Amino acid sequence: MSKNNLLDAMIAQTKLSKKQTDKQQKITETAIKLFAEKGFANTSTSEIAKAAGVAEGTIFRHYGTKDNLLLSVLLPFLKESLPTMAEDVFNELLTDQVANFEDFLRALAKNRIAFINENKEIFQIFVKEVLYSEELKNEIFPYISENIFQRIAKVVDHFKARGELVDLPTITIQRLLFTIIGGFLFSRFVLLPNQEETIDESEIDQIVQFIMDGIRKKSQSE
Amino acid sequence: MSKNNLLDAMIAQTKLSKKQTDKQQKITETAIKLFAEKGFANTSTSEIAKAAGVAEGTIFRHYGTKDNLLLSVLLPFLKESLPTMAEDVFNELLTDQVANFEDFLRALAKNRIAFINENKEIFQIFVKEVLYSEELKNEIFPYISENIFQRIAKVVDHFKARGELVDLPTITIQRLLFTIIGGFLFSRFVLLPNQEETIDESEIDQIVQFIMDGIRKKSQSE
Amino acid sequence: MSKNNLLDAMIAQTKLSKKQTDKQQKITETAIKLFAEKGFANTSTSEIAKAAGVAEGTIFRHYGTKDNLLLSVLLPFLKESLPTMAEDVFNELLTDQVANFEDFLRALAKNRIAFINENKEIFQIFVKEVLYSEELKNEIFPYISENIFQRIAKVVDHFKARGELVDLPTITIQRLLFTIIGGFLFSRFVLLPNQEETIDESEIDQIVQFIMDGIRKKSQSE
Amino acid sequence: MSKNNLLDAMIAQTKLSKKQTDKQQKITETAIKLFAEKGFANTSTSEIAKAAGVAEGTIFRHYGTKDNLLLSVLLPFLKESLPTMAEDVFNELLTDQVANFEDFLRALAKNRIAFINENKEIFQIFVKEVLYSEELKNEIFPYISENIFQRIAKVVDHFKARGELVDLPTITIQRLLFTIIGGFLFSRFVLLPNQEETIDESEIDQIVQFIMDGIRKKSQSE
DNA sequence: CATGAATGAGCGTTCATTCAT
DNA sequence: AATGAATGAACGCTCATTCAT
Repeated sequence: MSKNNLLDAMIAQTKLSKKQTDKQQKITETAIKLFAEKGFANTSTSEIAKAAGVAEGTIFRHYGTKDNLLLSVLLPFLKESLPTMAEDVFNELLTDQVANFEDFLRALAKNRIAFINENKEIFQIFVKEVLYSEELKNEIFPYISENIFQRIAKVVDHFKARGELVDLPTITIQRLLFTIIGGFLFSRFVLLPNQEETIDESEIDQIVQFIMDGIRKKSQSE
Repeated sequence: MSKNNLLDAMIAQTKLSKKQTDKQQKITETAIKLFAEKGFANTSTSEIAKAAGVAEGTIFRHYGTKDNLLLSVLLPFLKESLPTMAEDVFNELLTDQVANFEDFLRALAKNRIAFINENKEIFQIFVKEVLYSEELKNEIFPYISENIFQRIAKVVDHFKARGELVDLPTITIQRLLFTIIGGFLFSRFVLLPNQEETIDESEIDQIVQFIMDGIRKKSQSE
Repeated sequence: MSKNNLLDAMIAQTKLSKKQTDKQQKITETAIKLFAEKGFANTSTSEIAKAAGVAEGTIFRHYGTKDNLLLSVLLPFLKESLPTMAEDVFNELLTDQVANFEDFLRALAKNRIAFINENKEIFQIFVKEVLYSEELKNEIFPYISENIFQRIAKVVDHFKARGELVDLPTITIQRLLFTIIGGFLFSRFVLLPNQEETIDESEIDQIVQFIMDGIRKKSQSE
Repeated sequence: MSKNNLLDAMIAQTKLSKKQTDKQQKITETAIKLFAEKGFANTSTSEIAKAAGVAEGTIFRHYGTKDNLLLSVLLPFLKESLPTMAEDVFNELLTDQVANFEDFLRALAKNRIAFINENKEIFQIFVKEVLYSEELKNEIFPYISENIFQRIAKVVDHFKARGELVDLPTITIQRLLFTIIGGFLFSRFVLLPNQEETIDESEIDQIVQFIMDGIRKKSQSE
């Protein structure tokens, strides 16, 4: 609502610039590459302009400010990450076919890792900038909380009710999931992004397996 | 304060070797606070000077460059405190009393979390800067590898030999430990550091418990 | 203005090649004036900006560094104007009409003094800066040697062969010429440049006369 | 006289600091070396202090300002150059033994070149600084004029009266002498000071010979 | 006398942003 | 829509100078 609402602003922003010109396209691409490589603060607009083959003024004609350029880069990524994930992904994954939590978790992990793998650079930019921007943090996390956590909570509750999951509080299970998957993504894509190697399917299986060991309902046989 | 407090240690040490002046101390303290809060690049030397109540020139008289001020803050943390601590910690933890891997892991986690808790700000600076500086990264990782990973590898091997741990490759186990503990530290101290709340002992127990579920040797009874 | 005026030439040339803006011209003109007056090191960029009526940033947009501004002032003088001029001058002077060395010397002296007279300020800058910059020195002297000394050597040899000049080594004669003419230029344009008075023709005649007394072949009558 | 009088100030200054301490000695020596090497403006007081092995404060305790340090370096040189030259040197050279102007000129040249040779560095400093300081220029040149030029004028007049010198105006002869000898000193000691080689006696003879060719009374026999 | 920590004005330089064309 | 010259505030840094010890 208020102008302080970052996400609203972001959405309004992209709505304004519906039809991207060639130059805009070039600017966005170049900005993503350079922001990921050297960080937002260490990339000057003149550098972007030069690398994109446009005049510096052109950047400001389209994006107004450098901060706004950053948002224009992050926004589609976030839109795809958050609401889409919340709706499409869950709908897709939560059909009757998904027999158990492990299958769900594996499908979710694969889906999201594939997405981030395709948007490596923007993910890097996003994580790095979140560390420095209280504004981003304060706007994004409630949003995540609403859209993602609550849906996951439902799923967890569902499988807890089916007796598949250990009887820890749902919030605890969520935190564990978040820490482990988040830690994995952070170390692979942000902290040590040099390695060209793609994420191995077996690696994901391993992590899911590991997580399940921790949260699967222990058999009563003992 | 406890021996874990790095700043105390640094101050004590530099007092001995180079007689730090009052102003120097004020500068270091202020720099740590501001770097942690807003990041190195987003903190200007004039801001530090103003906040520390000194003239800007005084910073440069003592540290030469802003980069050097950062190093003066980080290097003691990395080059002096960590290795001796690593040794102390492992010596302390690896006595005969440590009956099993779970005890070791819990002791290690508590020890390190306590350490970082007392050096929150430097830890934040360190993580944030590593993301932007290949140089720092390249200086740090071999170092960590030598001092930490190899020691942990030994411990893991030891308990694997005793049949306590699952038969995964040691490197895999290490990665899981690193991801989970690192992810926890990152999310608690860097990503979402607002919360004043101290880390709960029970939370650590929970994580250790969780890890152990994943890497404990499964009983053959099945 | 005459073709001898270097600034006119520079301005004309840069206009052709890189379309100098009004502000750029103002900066160059002001820089030349101030560098000549107070020396390069004692002239601040903010002073130049203020005197030129531009923002300080404008200087750096066009010249990148203060050193570069100096070079932008000196290099055309050295790399473009001097050599072509050297060629023109020698071609012009060394026609058959030049009956003897004295005529040649007088013509050369007048030509060069006129040239420097129209480029007083750049000459001052050049001499002052050469005293402090080994780099400038090392770039300049080989250059002068090739373009000036070797040509003069030829002329001296030519007239020595015709029996007009004393039988001193050519290098000795050159040194005398250089010392006397150089000393004259230095004292008139650099050491004591206050005097607005233009160089008197009769003064040049006098010096040439004096030099010729020293290097003319003495009559064998004694 | 007035406080504006540089030479008075200089003299007053040295009178104050009669007995030099060891540290003062070291400071002066170091300053001479560094000023000559890198120029006055490019040498910082902290650099001098470090190289001299004293605290920076010590320089200011003794010399008050950096400018004053420069004067303390130049003053003894100038005192020796000007009044002494005017008195002692002329007295010594102008005895009856000096049969002709050529002998006088040769003796004067040798004497002064030897002096400058022994004070190469201070001479370099002096010439370079005169180029930038109107104050130095305005104070020194009248002084030179009074003490040196007038005495030389007398000598020239003396030998003109004896019919040894050409009938040019005395001022013209002086200028020629000044230009040639000055040009020689400048090029040897300031412009191209690299060469370690000492000034050759025969070289002086050559120059004196050359000058005499230009100003000797032409014999009427031809 | 000597020290060296502290100062603060001034430097060269960068850069996001504006605006006339 | 696109340009790029121009801006000026802010930056990291230097240095002659002061002063308490």
